[in-house]
Amino acid sequence: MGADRISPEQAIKVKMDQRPLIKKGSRAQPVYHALRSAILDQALRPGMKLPEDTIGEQLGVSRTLVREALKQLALEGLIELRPNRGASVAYPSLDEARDVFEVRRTLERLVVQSLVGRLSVAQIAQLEACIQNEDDARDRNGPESIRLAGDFHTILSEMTGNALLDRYVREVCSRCSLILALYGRPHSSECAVNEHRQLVHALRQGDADKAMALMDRHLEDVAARADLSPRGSGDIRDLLAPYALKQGLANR
Amino acid sequence: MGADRISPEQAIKVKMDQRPLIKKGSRAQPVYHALRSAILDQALRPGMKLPEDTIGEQLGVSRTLVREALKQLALEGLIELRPNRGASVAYPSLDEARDVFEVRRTLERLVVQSLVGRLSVAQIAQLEACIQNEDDARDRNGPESIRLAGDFHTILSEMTGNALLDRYVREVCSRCSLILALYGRPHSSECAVNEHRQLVHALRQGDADKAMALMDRHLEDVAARADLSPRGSGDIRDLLAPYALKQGLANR
DNA sequence: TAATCAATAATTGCATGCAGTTTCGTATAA
DNA sequence: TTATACGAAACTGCATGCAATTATTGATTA
Repeated sequence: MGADRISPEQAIKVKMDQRPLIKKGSRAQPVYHALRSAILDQALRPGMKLPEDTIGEQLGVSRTLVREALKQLALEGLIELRPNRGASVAYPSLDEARDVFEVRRTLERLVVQSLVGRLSVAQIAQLEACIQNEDDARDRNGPESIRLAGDFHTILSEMTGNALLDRYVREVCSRCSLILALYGRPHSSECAVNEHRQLVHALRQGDADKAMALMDRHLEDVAARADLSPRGSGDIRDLLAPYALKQGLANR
Repeated sequence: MGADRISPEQAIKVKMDQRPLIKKGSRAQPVYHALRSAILDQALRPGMKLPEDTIGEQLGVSRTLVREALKQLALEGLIELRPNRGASVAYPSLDEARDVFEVRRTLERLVVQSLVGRLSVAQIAQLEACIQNEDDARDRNGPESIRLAGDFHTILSEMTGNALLDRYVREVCSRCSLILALYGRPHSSECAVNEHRQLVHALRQGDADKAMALMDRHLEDVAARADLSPRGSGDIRDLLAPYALKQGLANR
């Protein structure tokens, strides 16, 4: 739906070129994704320092691109960027965590509202496939389980076709993943899977009130209890290596 | 409230240095503000091209800083950034405009919810001062009136103390200013001022339902009708000059 | 031993240069 | 006159270098 906006001139150009939209985004994008994944997987733990040239060296790009990626991550709240002293993985306070969840609940209510009773069969299938993935990863309930749960919400928001809403939901989901990693108790994924199932069912039935209530309760359930985990430390080089590979970045 | 977070070390440092928080953030910040103001004032009109060189030259900084500012503006939806062909002032479609307003309504509902019955007298005074400003600028209903109306909402969101909510509201307000500049009919500011007054009254009384309803209707009122305005064109150098001065940037 | 301070190393802030891409202008051909 | 092709100019993408700031280490002193 609200994919890339294309100006008239561009549309003409593309048609003439017959170029199949290869979309060669900037090389900062893979850096961004690598770092983001590493943070959400908790390979890079909250509080950890992120020096530009170390990362660049490991990922095979210059500081410029790393800087760009870091700036975007900072805007999304995954890292903190302090003047003259560089970036570190964000360490959200409990207060901030509460704020994030509050905003998230509001946004996701809008998602449900936009989607209820309007899902196509293909969309329902996609959602159920996603839930299946969650179910499969249920036992090894590490960070992956958290990420998959986030994916479900992200897919929902994408289906609204509202690009801005989608961006915001993505962002709060990222932040929530980080927060859950910090403060969440280890096992809450099983019920989440069930709640997701119920939600899809209500959306499908077109039961607006029920869907809304389910989403609300679901997100309330995720309000986790403090559970301090000490900041880890390790060699950034090693931690980033697998993510570099995944993004097709060469480590020299 | 949710002012700048200050880490322990930083607090100590500041105390020892006795430095009166001069806050010398990066030099990209003034560039960002200059461009943002210029866009919201419609000095830079939607669709207009924004070459890094020209802007940097006019504002007295290198392309690097301009690039940084542009990237942030792109994330906030004020400009569009297309690979290898640079930045231009965003030209939101009517569909996108609708999406933005939908998200905005949702977010501002949360603002009202957080604030109702909890405003201090100082805060109420601040809001009324803001409304007074709007009233004063009511006759010369140019872009300034639009901006001032936005300021009211921004002040409200800041008062929630929820930094994330505040950021999102700021962003949607920016986007809405742009949208109103494109599609809004010229005169709607007068009623807006009154609606703002009523809203503050309801917030003060602690009447949650009424406040919510007012905000909702207020934002619905701003759903403007298409009103095509042709893309302007002019020399970027001249258009940026006053903004450069306002930000203390030297134009060579 | 603990605290202070100076010198050095590490790291960020920013500007600039070069290569690759796009855009523009002109000339040539239909 | 319109369309096409080609060369030049303009612009972006990215890396790198230098100055400025911050972090660290070791020496000095109470």
